[in-house]
Amino acid sequence: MSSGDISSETVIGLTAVIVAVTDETPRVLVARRIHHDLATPAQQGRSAAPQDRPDTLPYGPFDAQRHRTLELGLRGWVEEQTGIRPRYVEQLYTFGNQYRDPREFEGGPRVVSIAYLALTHETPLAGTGEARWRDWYDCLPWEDWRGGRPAIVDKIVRPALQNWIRAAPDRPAREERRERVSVAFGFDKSAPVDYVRCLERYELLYEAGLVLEALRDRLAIERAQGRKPSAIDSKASAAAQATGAPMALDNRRILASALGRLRGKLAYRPVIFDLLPEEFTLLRMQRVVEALSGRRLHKQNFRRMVLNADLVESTGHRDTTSPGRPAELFRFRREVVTERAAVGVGLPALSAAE
Amino acid sequence: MSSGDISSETVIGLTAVIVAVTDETPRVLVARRIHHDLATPAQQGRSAAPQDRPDTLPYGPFDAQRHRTLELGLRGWVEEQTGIRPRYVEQLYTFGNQYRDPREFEGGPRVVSIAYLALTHETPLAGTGEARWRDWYDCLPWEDWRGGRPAIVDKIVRPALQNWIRAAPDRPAREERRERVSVAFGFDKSAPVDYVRCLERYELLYEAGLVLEALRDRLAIERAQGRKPSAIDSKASAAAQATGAPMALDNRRILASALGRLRGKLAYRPVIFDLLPEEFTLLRMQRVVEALSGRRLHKQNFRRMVLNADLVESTGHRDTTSPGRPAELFRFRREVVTERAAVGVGLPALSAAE
DNA sequence: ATATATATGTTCATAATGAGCATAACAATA
DNA sequence: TATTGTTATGCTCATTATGAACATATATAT
Repeated sequence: MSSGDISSETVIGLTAVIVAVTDETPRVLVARRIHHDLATPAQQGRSAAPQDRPDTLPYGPFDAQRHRTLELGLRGWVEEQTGIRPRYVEQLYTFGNQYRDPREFEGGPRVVSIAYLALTHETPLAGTGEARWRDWYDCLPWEDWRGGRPAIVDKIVRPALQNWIRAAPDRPAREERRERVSVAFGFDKSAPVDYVRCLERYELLYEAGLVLEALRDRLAIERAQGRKPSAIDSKASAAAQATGAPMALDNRRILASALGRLRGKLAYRPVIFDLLPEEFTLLRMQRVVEALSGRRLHKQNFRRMVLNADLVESTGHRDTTSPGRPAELFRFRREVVTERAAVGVGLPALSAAE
Repeated sequence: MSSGDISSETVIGLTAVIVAVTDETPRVLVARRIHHDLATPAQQGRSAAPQDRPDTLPYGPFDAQRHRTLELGLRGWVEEQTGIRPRYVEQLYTFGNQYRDPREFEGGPRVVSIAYLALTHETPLAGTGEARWRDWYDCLPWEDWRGGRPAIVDKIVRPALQNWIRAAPDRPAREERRERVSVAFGFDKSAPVDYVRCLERYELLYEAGLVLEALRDRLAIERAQGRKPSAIDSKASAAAQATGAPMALDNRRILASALGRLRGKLAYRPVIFDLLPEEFTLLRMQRVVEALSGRRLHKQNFRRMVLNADLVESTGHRDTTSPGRPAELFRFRREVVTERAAVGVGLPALSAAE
């Protein structure tokens, strides 16, 4: 626990993306307080008001003394800090880029963070009260296509990325940028967006300077190297203001990575059921899938798919809370996992329907 | 670099699973030499002959001073040690279980290892000569179903796992074991094996004591705790001798994890092409997919799928080396990645054909 | 020429998918 | 009580994808 001024030191941390879905909004647990007084230099300078500070993901150091495995370490402090015992926990990715923690600039250690995805119900929060549930799409607004192609994509992201393509130093670089944009967002061609490539999209926006974190980091690096701050494209800067809520460190990248992983997993593992209550209607289930995948689904086909796959069985109960014909309540049929190889909700390849 | 006797110390390492496919065998790069004189206590005691020492995966410590990112760190020492510049590199998983490095028993630090998957051609090896290519299925023989259900599954794995199920302490535990076995290997039901669940299968064998590493670790822990070595089921022990080549540390677990990841990726990202030469016949491509997925595929359907998906284009050349009608040579159409969302070889759901 | 081995092309039945139309069961209201 | 709005549920149809078999083409070796 000694604070090192030898910058060769390397520290391992655990970061949690804790997910729940209420009605139609996917939520992640965030803390307003910068954990361990972690703040960007700019923020320390300005001593920003609490409401200006970007959110962080729940974070805890990994204590090799106390925990036999990484996952147990994560579960440990998550429960201590938030009272949550996630139903599902999965390791996401290990982030170790230089300067992902700005304290490195002042000789702080390199912090390598192992990110985990955790699924739960939305629960009343124990603990300090600094934690709260936040709409996932607040931070990644370009990922929500449920109402059709989001306005932000056409009005902000697309023109800004085209500027960025044009601004490439030479032709090969331009071509490479064009291809990456095309793959991630599917603009040019008739190809649909691949809703699973969330991380690629975020990284593109970051490189193009279209998220505030990119400007923040560029500035910090230049300052630390004693260089003059480079000019910032005013158009890009304005765009960066509009691309959703920034987060501390690389936490938004982690969020994007988690969303992509979860979207991918939906299709072949029965993870939705870890986000649903014991009994649920098929529409409720559909809404949760839609919330996470960010797309609308065809109601009858969704129904057919779920029933034909024997994913659920009727409980005999009905939901009478909504107007109209009461819906049947179902429960997850756990047996399916032993019956078939891939168990998931099988999202359609592209289209948006309803 | 100071060797710590404070066991709270934690060290980050990078482990590489470097894959190539020659003809019909998938290969991974292994080193016979135990890296950094790393050996299990048992091995140190017996001072095993070199050919008795289990292989290890290429490993290097992560030096935060020298490398901006984890991936660059990995690429760095991989090229230094082996001369290989992989065409594709992807982070796999971070392994941090207690005692994954047996030196912990003697006060050594907890070693958390970030594993990477790397794809390349099989290349003549530079460096010490300690490294060599090894058939992946030497270590995971139960994963190769190309010749139908492997003998080892029926003769050894299945009966041993059924013993293990019976040996559960109580009924719920027995039920849980039964379900896990069923999901991983698909014995009971008509369900096919899910060829992607390699890690689950390995972990099952490990828990059931059916791989030598499990016996090794159990012994080491008991010895370190001063307990009397527990009796080892002689049947299980015999089985463990027959379940393929053991590896040092948890390297076989990492191998299983890599195989599963790669199998999954095949279906929706064009990773095969990083294992193929510039020009190849469709049969060659099929053989590579089969080698990795561990299953035989229907030739005509594979052909149709690849061609209809516009994954490849003819080079106009032909392969005249084999008897019979010469095969057309194709190259990868890079453009497809911008044309469609999921680009891969779309393995069929189950069956084995030819 | 003939046998043999491989590559390539075609067809067919079946299953999965996307989309629309039709009906059923409730509540609120006229 | 009849009407209307709202949601759930069921059915059909065209299109496409998939698994499998059969048929043909082009080479080498004898």
